[in-house]
Amino acid sequence: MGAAPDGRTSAADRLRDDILGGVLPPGGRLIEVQLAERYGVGRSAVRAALVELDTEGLVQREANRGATVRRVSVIEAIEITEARAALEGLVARRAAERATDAERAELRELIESMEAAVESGGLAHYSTLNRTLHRRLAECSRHEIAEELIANLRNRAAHHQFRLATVAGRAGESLPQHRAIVDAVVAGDGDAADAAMRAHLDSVVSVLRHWGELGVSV
Amino acid sequence: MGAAPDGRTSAADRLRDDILGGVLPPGGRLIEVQLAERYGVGRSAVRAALVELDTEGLVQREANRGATVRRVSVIEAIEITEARAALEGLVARRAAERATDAERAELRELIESMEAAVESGGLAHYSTLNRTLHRRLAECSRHEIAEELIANLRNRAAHHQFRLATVAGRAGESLPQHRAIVDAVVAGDGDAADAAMRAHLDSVVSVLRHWGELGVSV
DNA sequence: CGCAGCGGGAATGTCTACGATCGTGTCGAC
DNA sequence: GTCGACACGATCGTAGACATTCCCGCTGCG
Repeated sequence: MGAAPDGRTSAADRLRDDILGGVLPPGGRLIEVQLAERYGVGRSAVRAALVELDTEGLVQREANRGATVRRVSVIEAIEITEARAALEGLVARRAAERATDAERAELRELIESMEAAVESGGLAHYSTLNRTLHRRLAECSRHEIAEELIANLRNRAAHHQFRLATVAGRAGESLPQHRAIVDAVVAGDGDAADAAMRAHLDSVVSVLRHWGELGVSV
Repeated sequence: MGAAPDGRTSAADRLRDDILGGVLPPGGRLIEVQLAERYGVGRSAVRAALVELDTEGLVQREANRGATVRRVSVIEAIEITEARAALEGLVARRAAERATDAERAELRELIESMEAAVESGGLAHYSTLNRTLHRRLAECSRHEIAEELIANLRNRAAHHQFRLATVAGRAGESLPQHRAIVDAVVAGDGDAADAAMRAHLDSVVSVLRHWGELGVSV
C-alpha cells in the first residue's frame, strides 16, 4: 500500500497510525516540515496533531527542541498495565452486569476463535483477537470514560504489548485467563469478572517485571 | 481592561485555570480571537491550547463551529468518579506500601487540619484540603501514570466536585471516610487503603446518582 | 592537545493573510 | 402570516513568511 494521500482522515489520525504501526520508531524525531510534506498538509495541521498526540502520551515535545516518538520504558509499561488492570476490572464488572444476550454470545464466539487460533498456531491472529476481546468488553460496559482511558493506555504501551504477543507459550498462558473473564461476564458475575480481569493483567505485569529485571531493551 | 498580560505561563495553563475557576462557564463559547486578546498571545497559541484542552476533555471542539467549555452531565460525572475510584484505589494501595515516614506524618497532619476545618465550619478550606489530600496520596504512590490520569479526571468533574463540597453535611460524611483512608495508608495496609478509597468515592457516586434522579441541572 | 568562544544552519515559535464554512438576518413569494 | 432562498457577517482552517532559539562544528588561544 503505497499510500495514496487521503485528505479525508486528519493528520493526527494518520500520525497516530504511523506511530502505532511502528513506521515511526520510538525515539525517532518528528520534524514538522517532513511530516507536513509526508501527509500533504501544512505545518499548522502537523503542529496541532503533535500537540494532540503529546497530551495523549504518544509523542514527547520539548520547548524549542522538537518532538519525538515517546519511548516508554518497561517501568512505564508496568504502570500502564497496572492502571489498565484497575480500569479494565471496572469495565469487566460492568460488562457482566450490562451486556446484552447478543453481546454475550459474541464474546463466547470470540473465545472459541482464540482457542482455534492457539491450536493452529496463529499467533498474529490470536493477538488481533486479543485486542478485539478487550475492546468489545469495554464497549459492552457502556462506560465511555473508562473505555476512552483504556484505549489511550493500550496505545501507549502498544509496542510492549506487541512484543509480549510474540513470546513463546504466552498464548497458552493467557488463553485460560481470557476464558475465565468471558465465562464470568457471560454468567453475569461482576465480582468474578473483575477478579479474572485483574488476574489476567497482573500476569502481564509479572512478565513485564521479569523483563525489567533482565534489562530487556525496547 | 484588566489583565496585565503575563507572558510567563502558557496560554493552555491560563485557559485551564479560567475554566476550572469558573471564569468561563460550562457551555460558554471560546472564540479564538477573544482569547488571544485576553491572554495577550496570537491565535496560534490559543489554537494549540484549545487542541490540548480538547484531548484533555475540558473543551469541546466542532469542525468549523468553534469551541465551547465542555458541559459534563451528571451521568458523565458518575462515570468519571467511578474511574477515579478504580485508579485512586490503586494509588492508595501503593501509597500504603511506599510512602515515607515523613509523608505519612504529613498525611496525618492533613487529616487533623481537615477535622479542624469541619469544626470551625470552613467549608471552602475543607474543600481545598480535600483536593490536597487526594493529590498528596497520588504523589506518595510514585505511580506517575495513575497520578496523571487521576488529575485529568478530577479536572473534568471539577464543577460537580465543587457543588458537592457545598452540600450541607457532606463534610461530616466524608471526613471519617478520609480518616479511614489515611489510617490505612499510615498503617501500611494496602488492602484496607484500597477498600477505604473505593468506599469513599462510591459514596460520592451515590450522591451524584441521587442528583441524577432528581434531575439536578448543572 | 584541550577548551572556550563564535558563527552557520536547521528547526521551532509566532504572526499575519487568505480561503472555506457555518449561523443568521433579510427579503420575497405563496 | 409563514416558509424558503439568498446574502451577509463572523469564525474557523490552512498556508506561508518572519523572528527566535538551539545545536554543532569551527576556529583560535592557552
